[in-house]
Amino acid sequence: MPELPEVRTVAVFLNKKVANLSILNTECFFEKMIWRNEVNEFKKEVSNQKILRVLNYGKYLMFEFKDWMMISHLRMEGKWSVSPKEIDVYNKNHLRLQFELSNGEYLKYYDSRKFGTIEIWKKDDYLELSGMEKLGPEPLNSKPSFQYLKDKAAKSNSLIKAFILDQSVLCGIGNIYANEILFAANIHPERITKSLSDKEINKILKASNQILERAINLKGTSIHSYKSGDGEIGQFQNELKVHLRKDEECYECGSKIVKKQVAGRGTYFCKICQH
DNA sequence: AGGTAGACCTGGACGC
DNA sequence: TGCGTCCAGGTCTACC
Repeated sequence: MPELPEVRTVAVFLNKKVANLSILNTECFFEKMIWRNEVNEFKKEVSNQKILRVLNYGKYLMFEFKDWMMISHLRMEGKWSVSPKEIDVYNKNHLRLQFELSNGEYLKYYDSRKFGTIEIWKKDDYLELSGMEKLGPEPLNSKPSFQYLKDKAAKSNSLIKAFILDQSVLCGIGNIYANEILFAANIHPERITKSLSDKEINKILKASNQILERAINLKGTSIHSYKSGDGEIGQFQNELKVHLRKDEECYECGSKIVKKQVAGRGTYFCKICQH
């Protein structure tokens, strides 16, 4: 499902619900999702651990314990909720993992497609072992500098669509926001990255920042199945300018929005406004 | 180095 | 209603 704004929304929600609660018991109904860990070992490691806080970096959701970091990646369809044992916010058939908490409630993970993963590492070396140390900066609060992005772009022969989806360049941007950012920056998704001017790099940086901030404020984009932790739906889908708008009129110039596979992903853009 | 296709999975939408 | 096909907010690996 989710990109940075959706994962952030879930992290904020979960932090409110489960920070300072302990995990009493763990049940796993789909063992393959425990990535690079043996299930019993995983259960042992989280057992009786207190969740200090829940946060996110890019699309990674992190549960912080005293000595351990538990990292959940939702991929396409993963969802977390907190509810009494007998109540399911999502389809019960898709329940893959649940933790009994010290307040009697249950922290539950659902995933219809079984793509999502969860792993746990010692805090000392979780960045390295989880692969998170390869992630680029989050494009929020202007964190990545113009010079940083310009230097990366100058070396890249890939298509700009692939470049901004590359989590080692900027982290947290997925397909929806990549489409929206390129439209906002008036850049054709098939441009070769190193051909971009300084002005265009700057527009991408600004658009990334603005669009992600706005989407976070609206609690993400709800299309297909995404809902935040309490089943609430986000509102950014009402502000999409190109994504899912094939053959509809461009809000800027009135020509038809085009859909095409670029970098292996469904890519929506305006041939007139983006060049 | 970059591109693409296929793998991982299931379910919803759509056409016949 | 039912079956087939295509598509999906992601990432990884294998191969040109």
